[in-house]
Amino acid sequence: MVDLKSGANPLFLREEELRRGIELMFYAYREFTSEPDRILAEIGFGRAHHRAIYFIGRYPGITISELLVILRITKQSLSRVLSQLLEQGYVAQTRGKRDQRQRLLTLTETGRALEMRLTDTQRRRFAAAYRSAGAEAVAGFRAVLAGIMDPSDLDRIERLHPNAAEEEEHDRGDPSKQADLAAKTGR
Amino acid sequence: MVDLKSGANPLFLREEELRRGIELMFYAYREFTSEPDRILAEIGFGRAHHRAIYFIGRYPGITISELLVILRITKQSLSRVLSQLLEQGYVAQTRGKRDQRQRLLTLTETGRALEMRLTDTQRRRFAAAYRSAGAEAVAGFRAVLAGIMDPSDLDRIERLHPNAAEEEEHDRGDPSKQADLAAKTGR
DNA sequence: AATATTAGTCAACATGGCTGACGTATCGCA
DNA sequence: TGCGATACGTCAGCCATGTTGACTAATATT
Repeated sequence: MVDLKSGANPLFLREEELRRGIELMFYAYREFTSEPDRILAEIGFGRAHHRAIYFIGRYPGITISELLVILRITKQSLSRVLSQLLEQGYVAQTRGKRDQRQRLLTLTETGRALEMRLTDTQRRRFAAAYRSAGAEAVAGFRAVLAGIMDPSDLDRIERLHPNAAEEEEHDRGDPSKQADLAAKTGR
Repeated sequence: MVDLKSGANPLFLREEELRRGIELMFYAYREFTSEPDRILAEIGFGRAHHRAIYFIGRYPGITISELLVILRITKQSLSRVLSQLLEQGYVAQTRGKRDQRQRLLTLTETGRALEMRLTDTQRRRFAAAYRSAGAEAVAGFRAVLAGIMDPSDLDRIERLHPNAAEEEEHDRGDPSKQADLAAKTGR
């Protein structure tokens, strides 16, 4: 019953530590989505719209099928939100040059503005958390989450954003992103 | 255009870094819930059932209103899943001694077994991620997520599990948890 | 005795997942 | 050249889980 700092009942500690991690994920994720959700609700959109806008903004010229791989939802589910985003002028479609069956998606100016407004709240939240936790903590945060993710997702985003942490080319205006995506996904 | 390791276009780096964080949350959270979701689907339950079971298991003797504060859903939503869990024998209810209006919730043996089965998949995932990332990374992970959470949630879980990382009393069989919760929440 | 708190219930609605089925244009290859 | 595979669209319906609003009942508190 007497216990010491080091290793007293490691199983209990371990259990408690793991449950803490699980709960942190739950609480943090909810908070992470709360502000965008509020903004989206104002304009009659939902979280699904944010996801689509986010990744189209991230990968301009992305195709429908690439977006489906990222989101892991059915094309019917995606179609529902995407057609609203198209109708209401947040997203534009052009046919693929190389492959005319493809629909290349990009944000319009309006879409980009909304994306900024939504993602800004999340960026701010992360920036504050990073600032108060410190650079080393950020590395740890990334390492743990990377360990939790699906390896195939991790693979993909690393192909798409190679060594972003030590990126060599900056301030390019990015007309190249579209070609990049096609090349890097190899499809 | 020439660039250096240190501080070349810090705004670009910062933007990229923050977006990486956002994406990690998205991908990791999805993976984190995927295995429990699969198990739940087998028995006709959903993620909402897992949440209820999880927190009832975590805080045996919790009341409905305390659970509502944790989950932040309406009582109607909770009632739907809770009544299924009661009917199917995963959760038991007893009236509060001090306040007869309260319903104190606990897991039955069946409920505890399901909770274990579900949470085990998440524990395993975290354990693997922790192991490969290292102890320091875990501290960083926690610091960042704590910075993202709602401060009031953070407050509450710290009142409920004071200094769990350096817990002094171990291996108590926990008949005391119920009283603890009531006392610590002060309600 | 009046008021506040805790919980339960009924009804209706929205979002965003899902399956299944079917249609069309285009590409690539045998 | 023509045919199968691929990329995308669409219609219809189901389910889980969130929401609001209205109302009841039991119990506690002041």
